[in-house]
Amino acid sequence: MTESRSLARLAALLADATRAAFCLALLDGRAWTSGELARHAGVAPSTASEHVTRLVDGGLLAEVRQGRHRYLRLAGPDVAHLIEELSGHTPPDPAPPRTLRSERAAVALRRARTCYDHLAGRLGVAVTDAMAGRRLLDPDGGYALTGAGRAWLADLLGALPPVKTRPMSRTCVDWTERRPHLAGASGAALCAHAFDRAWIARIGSGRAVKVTPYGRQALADLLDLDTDKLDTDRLDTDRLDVGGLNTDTGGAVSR
Amino acid sequence: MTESRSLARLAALLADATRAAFCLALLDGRAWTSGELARHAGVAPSTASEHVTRLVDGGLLAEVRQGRHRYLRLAGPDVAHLIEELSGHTPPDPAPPRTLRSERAAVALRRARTCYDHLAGRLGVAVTDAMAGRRLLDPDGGYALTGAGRAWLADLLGALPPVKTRPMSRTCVDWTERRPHLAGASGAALCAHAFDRAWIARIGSGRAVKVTPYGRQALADLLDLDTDKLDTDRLDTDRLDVGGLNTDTGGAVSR
DNA sequence: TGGATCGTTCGGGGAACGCCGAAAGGTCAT
DNA sequence: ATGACCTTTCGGCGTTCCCCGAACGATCCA
Repeated sequence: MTESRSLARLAALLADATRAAFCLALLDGRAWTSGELARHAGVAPSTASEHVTRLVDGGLLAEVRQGRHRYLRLAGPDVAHLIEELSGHTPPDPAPPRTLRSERAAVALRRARTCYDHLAGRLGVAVTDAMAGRRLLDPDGGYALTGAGRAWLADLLGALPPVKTRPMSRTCVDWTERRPHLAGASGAALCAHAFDRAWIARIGSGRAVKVTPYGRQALADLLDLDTDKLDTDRLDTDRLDVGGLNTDTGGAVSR
Repeated sequence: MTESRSLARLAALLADATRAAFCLALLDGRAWTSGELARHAGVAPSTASEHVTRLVDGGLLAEVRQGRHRYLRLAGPDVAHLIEELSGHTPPDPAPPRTLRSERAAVALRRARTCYDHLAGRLGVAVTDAMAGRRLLDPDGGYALTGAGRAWLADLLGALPPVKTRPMSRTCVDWTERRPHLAGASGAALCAHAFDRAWIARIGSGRAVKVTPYGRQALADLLDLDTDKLDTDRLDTDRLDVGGLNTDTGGAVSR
């Protein structure tokens, strides 16, 4: 009974569309200011301030005050995992994007993005599949690193990432693909490495990333991964998503 | 924005203490009637009826109507996983049990219980640790089944459990122990096997289970597991839980 | 057929919640 | 110091939500 109260309290933090929008935005792993969150969600700064305070008090967000700014980030990987998990259980999005702007943004997000600290979208899934195909991950065992995978990762990074509280590798079923991709400490290390080496770079201010020419070559060398195929895949699943409706406009706008 | 709406809608289903109590009760994996849930949560039948309808509509619960009864169960393992995940992020319970009755119940729950379809509590953790110690699970790899683990399980059950949508093995950080234990298809199969062979049996009508003499022997033979030690462990962690306060009453009551 | 049990629907009361605008506190740059 | 900017507090409005009791429909048993 006291148990159900605390569960309800936690869920209530995410049970509001504005707070949920905050958390989803913060899934990019970076720190946003209170005002940025307000504009992003389309509410008054005063409203955002109250929401942010509740999320911090509830332990979901961590804050850093700097001058007149209040920087907010997710409290940790476990919170990010929680949000992802909940998003994964959400019914598929029925509303097609309205404007050309939002359509382009949605396409970029589906193709490649970060999911807190690891890769997601078609790129994340493709990397995970390629690693599984080379026996670096074990698809039957929750996509855990195999012995070969550990060696491969240590060779790539110089050392295996340290494991404190979070698992070394974990799957994250993502929001657009509905397929598992690599998360956990190894997923985060791999993503950080890709940013360091400029294999990937952020597009604008959101979660979307693009593969650089460097990255295209590196991923081909490392995993036989053809990143150009990310577009082909998109067309296939688009066809599935809309169930045969208006494939024309969808295809035309996305060009 | 439409994305945050659906996340909020899902979270709102669990953002009420009564609905949360329903879901936690249903974590025992069995079907409860609407009236049972009402009594369990201490609300009027009419109130429970509305809550149940919302949970079913939201996809969290599945219903089977039989005569004048309405049987409710969690919609699937993924929903159970979600509830467990949320419970795991709940702050530790500060309220000690009041009555002797509830104290005894809490002790039994901590010792051994089911968590939807797999084992949890000290027993679940002990089995998982024993399997990891014998290299049947890989602690560094998200507690995935190793090759030896697959063979061991296939030998025990006659065949490996079929894997459709859920992962073969997965960890579930549980509510009292805060430590991982085996879940997923293999965890469910192992638990079902233990019930079939009468290694374990339910205590009363809740989630608590006890180890039978059969089970005591079988677990010792299979995994060198000394189920009598579950009590010793309990005392140790009790001491940690209460932080040095009233260890006397805690120890005395639990005898 | 009558009575008991289980569930649902409906109306209403009370509380909690989310939102805003106005006003004010800090902080930074000129 | 002055003005621009970011954030917070407060009062108030409207909505939603949770709960109950009463009445009703359905089912099972005697």
